[in-house]
Amino acid sequence: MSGSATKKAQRGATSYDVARSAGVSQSAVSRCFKQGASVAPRTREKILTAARALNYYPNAIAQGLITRRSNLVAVIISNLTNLYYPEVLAELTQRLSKQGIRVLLFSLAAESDVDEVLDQVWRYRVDGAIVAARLHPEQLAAFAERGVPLVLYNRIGEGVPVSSVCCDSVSGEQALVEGLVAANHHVYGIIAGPADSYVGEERVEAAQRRLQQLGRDCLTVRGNFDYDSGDAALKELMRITDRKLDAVICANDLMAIGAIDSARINFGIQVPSDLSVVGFDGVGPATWLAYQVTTVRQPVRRMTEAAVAMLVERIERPELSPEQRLFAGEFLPGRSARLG
Amino acid sequence: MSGSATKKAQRGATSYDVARSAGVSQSAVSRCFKQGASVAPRTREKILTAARALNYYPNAIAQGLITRRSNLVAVIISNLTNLYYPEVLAELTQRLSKQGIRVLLFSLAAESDVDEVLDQVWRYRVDGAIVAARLHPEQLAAFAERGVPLVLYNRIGEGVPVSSVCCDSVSGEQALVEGLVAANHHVYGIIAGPADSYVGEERVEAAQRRLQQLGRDCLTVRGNFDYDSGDAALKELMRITDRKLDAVICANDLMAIGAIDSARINFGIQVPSDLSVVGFDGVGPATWLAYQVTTVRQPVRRMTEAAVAMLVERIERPELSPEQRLFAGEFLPGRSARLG
DNA sequence: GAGATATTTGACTTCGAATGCACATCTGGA
DNA sequence: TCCAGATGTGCATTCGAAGTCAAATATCTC
Repeated sequence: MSGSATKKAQRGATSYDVARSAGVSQSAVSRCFKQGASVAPRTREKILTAARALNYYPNAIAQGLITRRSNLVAVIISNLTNLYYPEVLAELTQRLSKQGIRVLLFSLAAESDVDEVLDQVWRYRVDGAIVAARLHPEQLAAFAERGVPLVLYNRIGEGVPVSSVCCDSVSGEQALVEGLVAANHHVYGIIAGPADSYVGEERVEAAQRRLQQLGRDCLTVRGNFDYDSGDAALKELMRITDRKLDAVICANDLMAIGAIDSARINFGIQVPSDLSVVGFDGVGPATWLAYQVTTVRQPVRRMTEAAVAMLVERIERPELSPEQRLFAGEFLPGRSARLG
Repeated sequence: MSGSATKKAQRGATSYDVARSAGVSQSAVSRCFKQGASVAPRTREKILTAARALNYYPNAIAQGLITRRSNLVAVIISNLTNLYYPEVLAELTQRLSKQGIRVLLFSLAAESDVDEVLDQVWRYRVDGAIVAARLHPEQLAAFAERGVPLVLYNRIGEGVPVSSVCCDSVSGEQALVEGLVAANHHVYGIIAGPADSYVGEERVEAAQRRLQQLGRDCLTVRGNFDYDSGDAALKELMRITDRKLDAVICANDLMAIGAIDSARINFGIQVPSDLSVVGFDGVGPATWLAYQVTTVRQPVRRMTEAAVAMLVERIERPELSPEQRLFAGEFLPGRSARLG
């Protein structure tokens, strides 16, 4: 192998290199790598051989420049450490990959970083974006202005029409609440998520509303979706109620698990015989033997599939109007609650 | 806003648009956005005003083409659902982001997909890669051939010199084993990871060696790093041993948790009084009240920091030779094992 | 075998920003 | 006032592949 050939390999052979080596024009090489273009079989063979010899891979950056299609999609996720998102991310990445799309990942340390992230999103001329983070109306509008298709995951555009995929909090919480009420629980506690979480608020409001409709009232304390805050919130509930706490409805599974551990270990309370605890999401640990949380599992596969399909559709046909899709969760009876 | 201005905004204003609007040349616009280039303050002001008005963001794709720097780094992770990686991924993304580098994420459904992923990696002309997945020697060699800097995370280049960042399995397992032996445990079980995991094998071999040095022998069964396999492996250990199992050493925390639950719930065994269980990693659930796993925590922050630093250094100075960095983990006594 | 299609092929331009070079403008000193 | 040196600016080219168009070749029909 000559020194110059090595250099070519190092910096990446170009279509010109392949063309020269195969004795054809650059256009021919380009066509050869484009599906459905007209190239004679003999020519194609020559070119492919030369390409293989030179270790040629079309430069996606150059392709993106000329075609105005980067085949990149931005995926923006606020807190990856939320047990629930890794699964979503893995599914999204693999599904997008099957569509020939690459993922440009942005993970936010703080919600305030969104603007810096968007700056980069615009620079890379992504074909679209899937966002599981809170966006202001102006930020949502920026996507529309630039014609960048957008699908929100588990949140909706507040005031602005935006495509989104969500799990139905209302029907999910209804099922949970009805199960608890039917089993004749009396004193209800609710552990909410952080105030800036869309699904958190939606779930809690749905639970509160249903409890009220059924004539039960409840105490609500706030957590932040993590294990420790579930523990802390349960302690708080125990402190502020003078009656015997019967049932605790948590805005997600991780807090439910924290509350279960707290009840058992800090207070010596039996779950579910003395206290029922329910969650939401259906994350992995919810099914662990020690917990078997009564919860509603989000249909992650169907939701990610829908998100990708909606996005791809809108990349192909930008004129399509926004669409909101709501998926019912699957009620998992578990063993962390007495049910009616 | 005129129709044509809207269109410009839609497809993205170019440096020419800004130049025309500010009454300067395209070169001036380019310089204005380049750190440390010579532009008169008055001119800069004019240009920035025009840029803001047109909503101009430099096209990173075009920049990448001409500068031969995409500012993209490929991050390849085999199984994102392994509780341990989300934290790593979040840290990596944020650290790279601070260096002005974007993450092109690849998550593998199956190890066999590596070649397809690499194909895409070459096409996007990434500046470097961080890999937490098994690569064959030829695949490692491909990075070197192309001059793409590479840092392996928690694995090393088998036979090929490659930069890597790892957590010291040997010292970690030694600490765990010594603690168990000092507390006078007699019958040791080991729950290994899948055979194709580098850290899994390393940890198990380290534990076995230390046990042998201290004159204890042990039974080994294999799991696959997840909760259920920890449960299954414990059952298997109980089945194949006729003596009373004393201590179980697991190749990661998740299996340790599965084993703990299995012991308590399936066999009614007290942990740690009747059985000691230790893990490795220091994932979130390991510190939950119900488990408090005795384990070795990987210094994720320092490891990701090192991985990013090593990669960035090699992007700047490609001639730097590979370097392996090994970080000691932090021993966490926990409460899932009796220790001496 | 002539003429008429159908298929291949290559020259050239384009995408948007960076940069070497030459020229223009400004600064200060004599 | 004039010139050296510093500073700022524009022209033209470049990166690598895609696509238009017209020329060249192949295929078919009678």
